[in-house]
Amino acid sequence: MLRLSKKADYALMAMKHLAEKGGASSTSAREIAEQYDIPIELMAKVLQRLVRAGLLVSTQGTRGGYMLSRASEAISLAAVIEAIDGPFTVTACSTEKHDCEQYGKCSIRFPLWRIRERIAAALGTVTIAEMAAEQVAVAAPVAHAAVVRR
Amino acid sequence: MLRLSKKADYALMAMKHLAEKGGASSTSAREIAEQYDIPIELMAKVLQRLVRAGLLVSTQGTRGGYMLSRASEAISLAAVIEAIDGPFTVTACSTEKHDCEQYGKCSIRFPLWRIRERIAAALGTVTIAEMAAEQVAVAAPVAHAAVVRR
DNA sequence: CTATATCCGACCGTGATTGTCCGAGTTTAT
DNA sequence: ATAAACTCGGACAATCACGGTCGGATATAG
Repeated sequence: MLRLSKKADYALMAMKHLAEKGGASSTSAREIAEQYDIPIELMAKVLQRLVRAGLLVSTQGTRGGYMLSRASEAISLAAVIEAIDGPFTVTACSTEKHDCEQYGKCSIRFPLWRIRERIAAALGTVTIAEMAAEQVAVAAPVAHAAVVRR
Repeated sequence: MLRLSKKADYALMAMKHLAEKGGASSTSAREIAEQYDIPIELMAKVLQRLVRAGLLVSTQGTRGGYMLSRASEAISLAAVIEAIDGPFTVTACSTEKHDCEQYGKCSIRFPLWRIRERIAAALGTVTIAEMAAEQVAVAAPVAHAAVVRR
């Protein structure tokens, strides 16, 4: 539960890949797909959505491909995930849309909206650039906490 | 995306309800179900899982029902959600299980595990008691942030 | 002009999620 | 003792989102 979709995974991998290459050279969908064993056609679909969301720019034709539209420091994980899966809502009823059977009776909206904000903040602060840099910091002391349990 | 299941919603509603009643009186599944327009049988099933997870205790027979097993201050949202949906993993590959096709090639594990910890922390700190108390604090200044967009 | 690339929409199979049904065991009240 | 009200547990059907596939249109390089 609370797992993000595979498309979102693929999107993050692609973004990180493009961030590492950087520069002005565009990368084809095939190249990325092959590198991570992702179905080409699906990878393309994901990339297209990222273009539509304004996170990537694409050039058509031979030697075409995809490039980051802006610096990787200016792209948050939240932006990528929302581009693929749509705005993430913890509850069926969001702040604006309340298409839920028991909206009237429901008593847990407000507490849940609060924790939604916290999750949004967690995803909104981390950038693609940080994610790309992390590779080196694999052995970083993360303090696994005791939250895991089971 | 990242939405929690309806069963988890129902579980939280029930827990909050029981927390508000408090005391030593047990409440039947029917009573809770009717109050929030939840299918009785489904509500019962959810409550059973909460019993098995040790969050509730049940008494059988006429006048039977469910009660919190411990103080509502000692029950986190994370405990309830995990009891219903199982341990939440943001990625397909968790710390222990890595049953993912592209585990070797994957480059985004560690960054995502980090944010998983943050989400776990957010859910682990909030208790049922706080959620029940929140009702009063509806108009609290939550600072909606600009994360919503779209 | 031809080959190669992105682009875009439509389509389908599968698995998880939701919800329903039924039977069995238990306790209380009449 | 009998009936009623409740918990327990599994099995089952319907729905739906998700992952993945296919075909065609379009644009670019050589």
